[in-house]
Amino acid sequence: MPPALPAPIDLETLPGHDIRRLQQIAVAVFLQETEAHAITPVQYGALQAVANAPGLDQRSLARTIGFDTSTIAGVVDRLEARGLMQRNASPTDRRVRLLTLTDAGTALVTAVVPDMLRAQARILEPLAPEERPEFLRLLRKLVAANNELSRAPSEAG
Amino acid sequence: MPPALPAPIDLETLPGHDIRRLQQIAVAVFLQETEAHAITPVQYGALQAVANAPGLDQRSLARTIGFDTSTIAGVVDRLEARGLMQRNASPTDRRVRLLTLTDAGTALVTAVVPDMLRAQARILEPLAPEERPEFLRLLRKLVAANNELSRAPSEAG
DNA sequence: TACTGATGATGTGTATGCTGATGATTAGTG
DNA sequence: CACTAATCATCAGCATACACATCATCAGTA
Repeated sequence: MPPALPAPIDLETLPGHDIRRLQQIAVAVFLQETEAHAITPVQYGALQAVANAPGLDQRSLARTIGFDTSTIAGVVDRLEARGLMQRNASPTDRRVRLLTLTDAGTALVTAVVPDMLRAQARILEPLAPEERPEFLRLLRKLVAANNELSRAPSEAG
Repeated sequence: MPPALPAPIDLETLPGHDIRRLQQIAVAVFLQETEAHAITPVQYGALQAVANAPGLDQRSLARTIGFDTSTIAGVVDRLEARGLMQRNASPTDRRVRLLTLTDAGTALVTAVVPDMLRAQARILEPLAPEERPEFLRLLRKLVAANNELSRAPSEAG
């Protein structure tokens, strides 16, 4: 006899499902608005973090933007191949590679920012203006409180 | 002369960044709570959707849970290799592959559900009880309104 | 100073995800 | 019925992501 059918569960009611869908949507909107620059959200994050703190090492970059050190290698590889970022050996610790933007990288970050901000606004647009700060407050509360649960917790959190 | 430094932007203030972090956290919590079953959120979603509607075709599955038909192939490949799901040719349309769960797949869904529900609760736990429905309401409003923006919009929306 | 443990970066393997292209098949049209 | 459109599934290519392992290097200690 086959096992009894499990109770049907509407996936739309599961927070995790909705969170995944919103992330998909946020990425799609970002890619649309920044299309001219051929950049991904993660690549923008890496560039902006290095622009904020030139000479950052890769481990600190990982903790700043919240992802794995394994993933960083590939991201920086691609940014370096496009001539946007540089890896330089640290003079004081030869294990460490310090990151800086090239002039092209700096110029690209400056150019992307308005498009990126438009993407952020578009994502929240369906909410009533007074709902937006409330949503962001709850979103940040969840991220801050659960920060340590993911493998790559964010430093600034 | 190098280009002027772009204005520093705190990534933590960007909705897209926080959404990505929450998605990372949600996946990590899901994997922790369902560890015994060695299943991913997407795999659970696919299994549950087929449990809800046996005989679903892959395109409909994609629209139900909101991801790309390209991605489906790999997900179903892995579930099929583990003996949890079956692909059968449709008798009425030879392009279509109809999906059903094996007995093992049905049993696994039944067993995972309590762990999955615990993961959902843990994700929202940092919010005050009265904040949780409000967060979910805003989250779902964003997903529903922006649904068509991603390549793989959800049917049930 | 040799040894041990910790640390930074990278490589391997697996699993999403999306774009664009392809092959098989079906449906719609003249 | 031949021709064209559309549809379903898949594949190739690229880019995240994470666990685990490895290598080089550094720090602390006996």
